Amino acid sequence: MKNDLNQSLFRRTHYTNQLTPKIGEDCVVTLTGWVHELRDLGGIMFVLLRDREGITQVTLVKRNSSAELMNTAKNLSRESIITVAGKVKPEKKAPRGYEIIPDTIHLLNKASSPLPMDTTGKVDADLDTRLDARFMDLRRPQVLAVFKIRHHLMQAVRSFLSNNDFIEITTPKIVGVATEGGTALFPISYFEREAFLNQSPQLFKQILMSAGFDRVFEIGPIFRAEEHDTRKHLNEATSIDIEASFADHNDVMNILEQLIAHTYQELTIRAEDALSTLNISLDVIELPFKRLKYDEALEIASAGGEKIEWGDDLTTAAEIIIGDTIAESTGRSHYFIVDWPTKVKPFYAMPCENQQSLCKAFDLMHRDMELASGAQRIHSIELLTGRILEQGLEIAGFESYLNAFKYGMPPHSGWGLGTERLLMTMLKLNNIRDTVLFPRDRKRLTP
RNA sequence: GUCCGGAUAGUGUAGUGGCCAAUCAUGGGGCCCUGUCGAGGCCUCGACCCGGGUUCAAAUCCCGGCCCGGACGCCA
Repeated sequence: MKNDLNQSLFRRTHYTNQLTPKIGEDCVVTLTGWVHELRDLGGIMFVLLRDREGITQVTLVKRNSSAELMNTAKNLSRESIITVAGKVKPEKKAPRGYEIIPDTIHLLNKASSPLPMDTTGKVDADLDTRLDARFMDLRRPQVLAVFKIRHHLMQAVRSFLSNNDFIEITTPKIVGVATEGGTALFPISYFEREAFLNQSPQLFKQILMSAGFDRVFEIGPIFRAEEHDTRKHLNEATSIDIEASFADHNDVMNILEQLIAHTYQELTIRAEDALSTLNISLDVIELPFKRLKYDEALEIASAGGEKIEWGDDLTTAAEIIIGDTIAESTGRSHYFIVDWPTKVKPFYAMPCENQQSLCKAFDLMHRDMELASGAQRIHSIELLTGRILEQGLEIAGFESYLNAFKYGMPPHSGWGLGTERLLMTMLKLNNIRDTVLFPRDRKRLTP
């Protein structure tokens, strides 16, 4: 029998969600998937078959089934791989109004037991246990649903940006020098030299503005070697980055808020099933988002008991106070913080013409969570060089970057948006690790 | 990195010095059961993170280690 295993034994005709009671009793279907649960009542046995799209009940009545078929069913274990071929029988007593009456059940690969975790939702597992057994954790419909939504999110972002004349690019993740300062990088061995994993596509995006690409976007990994250990940080994340020429910070803020609104809207339609699996309905996004000045943010923080020196970055406590205050007064979670002190933002942020201590940088916040940050960039090489030196960085590392500014660099602006944080806030997930298949954090390198 | 908390069967838990040769659920094995959908009933299997110490007695108290969670810092 084993030797007869050929593709017809595991070629499905339908996913479980493609079946309905009305499909017709004469219709013979083949389903493939995992044994989700087994319920043996003696004279009748239920095998729940799970595939990517759902769960269907396979019913065996002892009286009407061959001894061989009953025997196969009784020897199944949970999470084993099976192919079931049979008829779809409308049945009021069955979970979705129909059940499969099998002609054959083939066990393609038996699962060992006990399982490393429960897939049916009867017993919870800690996040750490779930991540250790991620292949199994991801079989749970609610966990899978997050990644179906993530897929639709990426699709929505790509289509929105493509439709707005952005060209998708891919830039190196292995780089020779630290790009922006600020964050710690992972050093790697690159033949006889030291190299780093890139923290952001920032400098490459800018070089492509000089190259005349006009509008670019990249969705790709970024690496941060910070030893932070929180619910909202990862050491490897996915950044949605754009850069646009002949655009100022207000132009790209507009694009950003429209993108956010678009993705919420698209997911409501395209990820309806996955959202209902999670029992979530997405917020309705109303534009424009509030533009809160840095100075106003400090006042709110101060009124809430958290004093911040002008020129310092916001503390976590301040962000919580500000997020709560804005949510109360506007009824919305999203807002921009604008008009930042030049000295807390990266060297490439454009200072305001009339007040050099402020710059044209912005953060997009969701409550106390920073989703995105961006700015109009400096396009003058003299100014840029001065700013690099002021921030205590070495010019030597930036030569190939600075060259792009010498021979025709247009004014430009852009931002980077954290995919995981966006998804996390959309779905109101508690831990950013729930938005990544195989998260990388301070402690976890496998699987 | 700092502070706080935690580690008990495959999974999730109860247990704050002797009543623990350790609770309950889920799960595994076995038996019964023709409508389950968190099926049910009966039987059974399976655990105190590692190393020291205190004590007549340690899952429980102390010290060190390792691992985990949360907050903060840093950072996006």
